[in-house]
Amino acid sequence: MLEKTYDAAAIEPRIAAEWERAGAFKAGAGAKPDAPSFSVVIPPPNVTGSLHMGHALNNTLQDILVRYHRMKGDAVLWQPGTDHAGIATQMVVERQLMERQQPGRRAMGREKFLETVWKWRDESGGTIIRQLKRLGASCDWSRERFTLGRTESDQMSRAVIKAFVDLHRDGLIYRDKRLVNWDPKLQTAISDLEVQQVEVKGSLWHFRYPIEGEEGRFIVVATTRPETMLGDTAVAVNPEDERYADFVAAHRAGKPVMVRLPLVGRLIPIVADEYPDPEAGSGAVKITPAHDFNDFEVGRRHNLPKINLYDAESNLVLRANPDFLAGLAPTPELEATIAALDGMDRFNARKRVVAMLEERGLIEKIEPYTHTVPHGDRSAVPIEPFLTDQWYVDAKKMAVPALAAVRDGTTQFVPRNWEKTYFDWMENIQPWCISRQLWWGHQIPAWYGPDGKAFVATEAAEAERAAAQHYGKPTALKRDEDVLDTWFSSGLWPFSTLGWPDETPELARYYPTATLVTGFDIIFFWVARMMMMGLHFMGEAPFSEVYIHGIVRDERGAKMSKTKGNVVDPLDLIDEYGADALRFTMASLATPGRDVKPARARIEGYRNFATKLWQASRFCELNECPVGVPFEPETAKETVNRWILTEANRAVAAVEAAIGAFRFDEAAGTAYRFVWNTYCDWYLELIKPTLGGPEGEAKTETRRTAGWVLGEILRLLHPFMPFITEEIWAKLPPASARPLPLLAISPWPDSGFEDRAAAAEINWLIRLVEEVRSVRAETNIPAGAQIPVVVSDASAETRERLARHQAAIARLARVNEVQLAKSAPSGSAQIVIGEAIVSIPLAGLIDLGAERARLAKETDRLTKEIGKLDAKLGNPEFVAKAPEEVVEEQRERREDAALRIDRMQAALARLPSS
RNA sequence: GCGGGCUUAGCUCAGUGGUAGAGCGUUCCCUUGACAUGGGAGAGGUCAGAGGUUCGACCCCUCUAGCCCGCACCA
Repeated sequence: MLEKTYDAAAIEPRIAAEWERAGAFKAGAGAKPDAPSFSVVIPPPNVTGSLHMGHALNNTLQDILVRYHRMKGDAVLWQPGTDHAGIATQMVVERQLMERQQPGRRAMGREKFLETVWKWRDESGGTIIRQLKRLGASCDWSRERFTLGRTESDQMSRAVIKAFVDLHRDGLIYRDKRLVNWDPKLQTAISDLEVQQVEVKGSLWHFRYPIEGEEGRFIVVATTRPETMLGDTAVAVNPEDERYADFVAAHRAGKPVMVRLPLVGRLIPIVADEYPDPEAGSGAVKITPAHDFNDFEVGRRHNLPKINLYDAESNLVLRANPDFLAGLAPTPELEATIAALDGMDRFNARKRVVAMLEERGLIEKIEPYTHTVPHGDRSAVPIEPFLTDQWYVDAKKMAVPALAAVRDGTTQFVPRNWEKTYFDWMENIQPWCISRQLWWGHQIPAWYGPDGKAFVATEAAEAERAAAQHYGKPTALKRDEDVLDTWFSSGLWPFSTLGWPDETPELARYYPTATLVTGFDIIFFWVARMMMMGLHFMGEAPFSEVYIHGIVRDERGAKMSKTKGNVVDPLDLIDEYGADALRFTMASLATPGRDVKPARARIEGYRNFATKLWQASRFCELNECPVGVPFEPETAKETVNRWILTEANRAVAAVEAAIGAFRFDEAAGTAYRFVWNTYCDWYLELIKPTLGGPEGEAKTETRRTAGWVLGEILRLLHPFMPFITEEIWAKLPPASARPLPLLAISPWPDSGFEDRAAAAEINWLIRLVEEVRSVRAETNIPAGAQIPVVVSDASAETRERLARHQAAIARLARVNEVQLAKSAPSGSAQIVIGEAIVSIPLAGLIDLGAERARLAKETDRLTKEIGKLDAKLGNPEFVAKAPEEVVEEQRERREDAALRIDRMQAALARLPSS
């Protein structure tokens, strides 16, 4: 016997354990022979992470798809795992070391540090996996993968090494000295995508740079980063800029005008270049090629020296910096500058440089200035463009097939608009910097000879062989210390998790995957890279569909963030309302192209829905309705039963269509309405008289129908609410007699049953009951009072229906007597149902004033409608141009309205005047 | 600056070239044997504004206003 109420907290863990014990989620579990495969790779959550609302949404949607396909009998694999998250993980462990006052990473050394990180991962890395299980995610947990292998011979590491080596061999990975986004706090390069533009209120400093040989003449340059002036190697002006025509001419003549760089004394040229915007500021720009991306390009065009001013922590290096000192006379000014600034960090250096220029009267003005400054997304400190050697992927080449696959529809974005975002990025893609100056990650498989030549190989021995050949003798090599960007390994996820580079049966069966479900925030980070890698290594795009869902926001629409303190923990919601309620909420809110704002009231509503389902199940149990046993809908004779069987089939078809179109909201809504508004509100109410009546064929059939439809409901809802449905399935008799013990691997409903006549009849009945109830309420008939009704003008069909459903009408409309009459009795409230009139005689029950008001209101509404319809039908163009059936429909509606008005008027006339 | 999205009931959101819908909230009634985490009945909307296309526009097009989100960016 089901408990009086559903206790999610007690039941969910038990159900989860049963799924696990039965291996219900193992790849291919429950699949029909020769079934098509349906595989999904989880967007691997960060090992350092814990479940947030975004994960709850993302994984709910995946689970709905996966459970649905599993029930359809497909060979399903939902591949789980986590991401080693290089920077984030290393930060977590370093912070922990600091808190415990243990030696830091560098003091500890690489090997020891990595041991510590692995230890941390083994202890804490499983958190999010456990949380996903609480959500009900039906991944094949036995296949859990991690983007980083414990040793380089582990398959996940072999995959990365092979990918690197192959791409290098194919010329798609190369080493280059370029400006990178340098994070001075984490002391590593990061990719463009890991840079966040932050609006900062700063200043714009205008400096006077003295023109050499023209005493008292200056050129004014403006900058937001004064400290970089130490590395200036030119001033640029636009060739079109009239103000600087003489400088431009000098430059063109090959004898550029020189500027004496203050504080440093370096002579630097004024060059003409398209880059400066004559409209902006003074039109002259100081050029620091080693510390600015635009200046780097200008420097390249004019062959300017690049003076790197910083060490890895962005402290100024002046005295021990040959590039800086090159060509400088050892003046007292230079010495003073070095003494004042050498070793200083960039922020203090800025203040000091400004002060020093101020003293010399070289500051024209300082304007308050708001601009965007790039920050590291992990460290939150300003990024410093920094000149270093790094490894790059030639993303532009790899993007070509990745673009084509989406263009030709091999891979489709849902909603389609996201294609544009994907195209825009892919078409303007920059070289992808993949080396990171970290320890936690895949160490780059490159070894350097004494002259710096790189040998890329899958292992040291191979590199050494290549080196021996190259140098003509065995040569000691040094391995690259850096590791690869985590996304490099994530890009291989759809096939590395299936065993690649080994040729496994899983790889053959489950690649390419079917659908990728993810948020738009990682289209670039992850989706694009998987497309590139998948096409390159597997020759096929990794998925046929990419379903992009929205971002979860708080109830007011703000993005959830720890700093705002508006983060809602999905685990709290699960504790409070149950995982099923949270999941159903997520599904209901997952409308395409829209962000998700889960309101507590909404979750509560779906918790109530779970309760409703539970109560309906108790009802079936109490009434001995068998669930999950074979039943042929065609054998049903009772109209209500044929009706609910029809409606159930329609609901299943609608849910199926919605899931197929990724309309999770519609799927959830359809299921919700069918269960609550059709099955509970009407079907169970309609069959109560039968179930409470004498034993017999009708009662037996009704029990079996009610139980069978409940079974269909459990299956229908299972992808959305797996726990409660599984629990009811397990508890309701005859549970032990079923061939398949678990709902999770039971077949998806598919009756195909349809009886339109039965549907029409019951819909008539429902309308009758609703109308009577409505009149009762509006004319203030006491809710408990039993009333008689008189039906006039009834057709034979209506009379039959009345007889067939007398018990239901009596119960649902509180009608104690149905009389048939030739005409409506006077002094009664009247309802028009089709051709018939249902009258509720006064008998002192009806509030006459209320009834008059009701009729007047209804008449008014109908009159307005007729007015509108007449205007339409009176328009000759409408009649001429609108489709036949539309015109016909309007005519019918007009006739119907006119008929109803007549009846209302007649009823009004029959009311006694007070 | 470029691109995308949004504006429909008090709130959160569906929606279709031809009667404007749901959930929550709200009002009234109901301790009826599955369920008060419930049942029944209501109220509530110039579909942001202005033009255009059309027989007909909430829907298609243009503009305007407001809000949101990406991407890029000026020293």
